[in-house]
Amino acid sequence: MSRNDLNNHQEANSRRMELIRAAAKLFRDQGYERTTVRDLGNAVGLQSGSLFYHFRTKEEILVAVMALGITATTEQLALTLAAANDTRSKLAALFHVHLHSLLGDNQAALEVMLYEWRSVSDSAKPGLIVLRDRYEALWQGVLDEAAAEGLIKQDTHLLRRTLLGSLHWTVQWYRNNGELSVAQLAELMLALTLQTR
Amino acid sequence: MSRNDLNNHQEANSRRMELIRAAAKLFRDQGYERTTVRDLGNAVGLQSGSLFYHFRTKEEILVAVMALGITATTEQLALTLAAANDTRSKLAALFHVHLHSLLGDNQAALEVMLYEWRSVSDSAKPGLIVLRDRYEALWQGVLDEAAAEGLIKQDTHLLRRTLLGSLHWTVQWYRNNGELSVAQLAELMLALTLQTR
DNA sequence: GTCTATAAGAGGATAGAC
DNA sequence: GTCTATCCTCTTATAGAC
Repeated sequence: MSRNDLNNHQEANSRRMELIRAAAKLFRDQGYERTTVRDLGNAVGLQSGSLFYHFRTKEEILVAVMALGITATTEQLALTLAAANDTRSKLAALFHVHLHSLLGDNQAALEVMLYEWRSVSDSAKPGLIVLRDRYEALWQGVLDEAAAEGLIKQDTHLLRRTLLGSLHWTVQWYRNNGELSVAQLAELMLALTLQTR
Repeated sequence: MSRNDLNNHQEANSRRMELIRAAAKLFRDQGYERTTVRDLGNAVGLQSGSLFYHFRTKEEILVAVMALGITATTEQLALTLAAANDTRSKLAALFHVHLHSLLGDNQAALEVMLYEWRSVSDSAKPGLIVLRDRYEALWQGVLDEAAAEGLIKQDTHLLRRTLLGSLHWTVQWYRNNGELSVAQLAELMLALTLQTR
């Protein structure tokens, strides 16, 4: 039986997951359109035709990469928030989890979600939007809580959008060369937000 | 003679410029890789082969679009800054010019510069980076001036990057549907930055 | 300057053997 | 599950006529 069906459980299904992870890196580095199914096959030691046993189309791989990127980040954020004792810690969690997911050495998938959106077919968008909204709802909840406590004083909707924009953009300039760790960057960006609010 | 040479003057060279503007819209809407030379020809009423009288390669069109996007914005910012009387006005100019260029109905080119970077060949990157640095230097100058006057209190380098990230990201969510004008958005985002700094 | 025609290749995807 | 072989389409770019 083909493994093309949606699978919501942890799919450690090694072959399929291995492919998704390899695709995430290739899509991030070269872009989705410039990555061929032959590239994808090479990356996991398969002939290009064999990919289509695991995925019906190339686009299905893209969608799987994006879904992994956003759900893994959401799960990590939910866990970290659950462990936070106060609102200040929750705010910090927003920055730390997002930047670690985006800039950490094991992801790439979230970056694909951010920068390859145009290559997603209209039929696949709704499912991904649900996942994205779930993530942003976690953000919104913490920001609203912080506003209620007076930690921040702005329109939390606009603030959420500007903050996420700032964080997303880090992939364009941040280089992990030892000068500034991801954790340090998260603290700096948090301070920029909290300062005086 | 072919018009393939670099041209730094105002090139109202109608045909070539018409093509660049049409390409900007197509690249923004569909992405560079998904836009074919036939699409480009259609958009200006030419057969695909005829494009190659004006540009040597498809990529040359992409580079021209990007160069237009960043230089037009830089020129506009320089003009607006020159007309500003105080630092507060210059800060406002940063936000207004950037958002009008990015979200205004006549550009698209700047957005291509931000989101199609991966499709630029290594040989074409340096020239574009020079243009981008020129733009960011204008930003840096104003932010440093504002810091010197105490209007802002943060590390201006990090601030520049977070602000530009926030502004770039607006293309992902802003819709000009009458609720919020571009000018109003610029003021809101400026207020978010100045608040208490 | 633009057209028609086409070269030359790369792309995603399928079929059937193993 | 993966391979080999291949189909068929679409792509950028060129050549030469007008």
